[in-house]
Amino acid sequence: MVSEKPAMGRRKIKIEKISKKNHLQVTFSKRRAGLFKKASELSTLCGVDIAVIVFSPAQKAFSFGHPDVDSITRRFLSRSPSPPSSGLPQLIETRRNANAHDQIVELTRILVHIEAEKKYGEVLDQMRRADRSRCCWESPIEELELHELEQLRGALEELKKTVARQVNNILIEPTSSLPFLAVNGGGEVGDFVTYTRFLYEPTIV
Amino acid sequence: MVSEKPAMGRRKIKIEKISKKNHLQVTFSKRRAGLFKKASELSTLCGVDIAVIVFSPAQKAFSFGHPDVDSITRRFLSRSPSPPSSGLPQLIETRRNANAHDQIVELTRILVHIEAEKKYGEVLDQMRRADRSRCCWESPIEELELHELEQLRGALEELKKTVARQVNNILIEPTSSLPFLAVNGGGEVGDFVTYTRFLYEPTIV
DNA sequence: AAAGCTATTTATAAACT
DNA sequence: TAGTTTATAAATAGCTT
Repeated sequence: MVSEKPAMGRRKIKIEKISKKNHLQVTFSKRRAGLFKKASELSTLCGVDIAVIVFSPAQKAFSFGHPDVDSITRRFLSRSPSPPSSGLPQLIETRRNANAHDQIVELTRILVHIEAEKKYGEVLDQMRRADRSRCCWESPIEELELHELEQLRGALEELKKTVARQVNNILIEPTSSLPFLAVNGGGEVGDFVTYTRFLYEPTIV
Repeated sequence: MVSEKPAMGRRKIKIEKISKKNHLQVTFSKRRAGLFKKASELSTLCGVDIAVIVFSPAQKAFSFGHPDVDSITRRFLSRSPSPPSSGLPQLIETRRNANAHDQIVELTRILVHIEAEKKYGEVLDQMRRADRSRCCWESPIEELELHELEQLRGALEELKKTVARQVNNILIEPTSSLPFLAVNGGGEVGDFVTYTRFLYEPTIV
């Protein structure tokens, strides 16, 4: 009556495969929930992205992800083995992947517009010069127009630079430890730290 | 000596983004280790496959996997409804809140430029008309220029709208309360059950 | 960014409903 | 198969240094 109180509350268990099948099912459900909760808390507390994928004993897939599993797994896979894609962007803040995609589409469209406008500006400028050397009317208003035109061109140039800078910033590869300036130079394996359960448990599986 | 010892041990904390950066870093490391350990235990206890991917605040990737992250993510993705994959690569990634502000600032600046250009466009257009009714040269090149000019104006208008929408998205999203569970969160989609942190925390971050 | 140290808060193994 | 309870095992927040 003294030594071992079987106790009613939690009991220590060895971390090894649970034999009783129904018991295993219960533990799986409970711990899976606990794991997802932990992941959720970590994501919130530190404002980081997390993906957790668990296949049940019956091969059913359970997952947790912030902002979502797909974007994270893609980001992970795209960086690990294969060299990062082009200087093409990886990008923007948002808690929703769908919108992130929309954003990059929009920004890309903007860039296209900017380029188009630059060309327009050049064309206009050329035509202006042609007209100018063509004679007649040397009216002040014409001068003003030329002036305005050049201002427009300058504005467009500035705009393009601004947007380019913006896009550049937004589409930066979050590879290095530099807050927002990682460049996708060469995929560094060192940026990947992968743990396996063997680090926690010596038991072979 | 009795009342409130701030206590030395663990104190309850609210699950919300940690403000102090160094504190956040410590918490990230500790909880990440804890999360991986939990994943490891679940994997062992129930003999199931698990993958956990975490991107640190500095966008460094940490992962835990049994038997390995890649095989699990592939298995997961292959079963998922394949993403549409637009012309643009999967360069959609997430940035952190801090950058949202910068983005807004930049985009706002762009908007200002757009407005300025729009004015230029209008002025030019008016001058063009004035010139036109003013005489001489009814050359085709002039027609072309007018045409181009109007195209430019249209492009600018479109650009402005696009940017406005973009800014709108960025400004609105962070405060939106619509969870992105839409994808397949929280519910069951075939053999997929995806949870998101919103299931645990009602607060949007 | 790394290790210990508590004092508490959490997570849970089993039993129970 | 899933909640509730209980008593205990674990995880960890805030400090050291």
